[in-house]
Amino acid sequence: MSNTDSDKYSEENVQLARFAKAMGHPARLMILRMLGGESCCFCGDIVQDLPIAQSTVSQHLKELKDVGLIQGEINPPKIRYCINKDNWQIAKTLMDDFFE
Amino acid sequence: MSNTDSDKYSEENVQLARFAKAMGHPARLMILRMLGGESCCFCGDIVQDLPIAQSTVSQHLKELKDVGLIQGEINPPKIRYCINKDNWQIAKTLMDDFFE
DNA sequence: ATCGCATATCGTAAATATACGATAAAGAAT
DNA sequence: ATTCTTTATCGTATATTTACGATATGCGAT
Repeated sequence: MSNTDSDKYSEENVQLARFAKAMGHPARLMILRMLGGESCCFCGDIVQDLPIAQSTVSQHLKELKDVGLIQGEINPPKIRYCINKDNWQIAKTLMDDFFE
Repeated sequence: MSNTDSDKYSEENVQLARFAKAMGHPARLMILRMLGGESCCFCGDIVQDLPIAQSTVSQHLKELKDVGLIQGEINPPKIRYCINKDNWQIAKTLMDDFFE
């Protein structure tokens, strides 16, 4: 997936593909489920729950943040991650429409 | 995503991640949309609609077939691709549950 | 000023994904 | 038997992903 996808594909497909791709790894799904609903989590809690190294978790968090599905608020010395509800809703709607 | 994911992650997350990953490219979303509803398509129709080479389309079709979202029936000399409704329903349900 | 904690980033290795052109394969039609 | 059409597969190049350990950063506490 290159950065010229928007030349070739509709904005809707590019956007949905970005969300789907972000969901395309079990670790990231686990993170998203942990943050689902109202609950936010500290990064450390997530690291504890996932069977991978801290640096790898941080990478996954960054990907989810880049695609807009989560956001982190600093709460020194911890960082609290939450779902980004606006984008979550956009992703949900795109998915719902996709599956009819 | 390795083949030992099921050691580390729940079956549900592994399965949903596989579907999401398959949806994680605009070309594959286009294909799935073309096949949506009742309509099946010949491979050639898909190749014509996508802005990529025939061999690349064939690769994408294979990925979608491998993950179970589509199936192809031979109709010489063409091949007619359709949504695999059972797995489509499974994917839809997993997605719906995921997004609450 | 230094230490400790929580998290991000760097460097890197290995695996996977994306794309293409060329070629193979299967079967219908001549 | 040869040719044509359609699709899959091969070979290959490049880019991206995933993972880890090591190191850096930010900041509160000592």
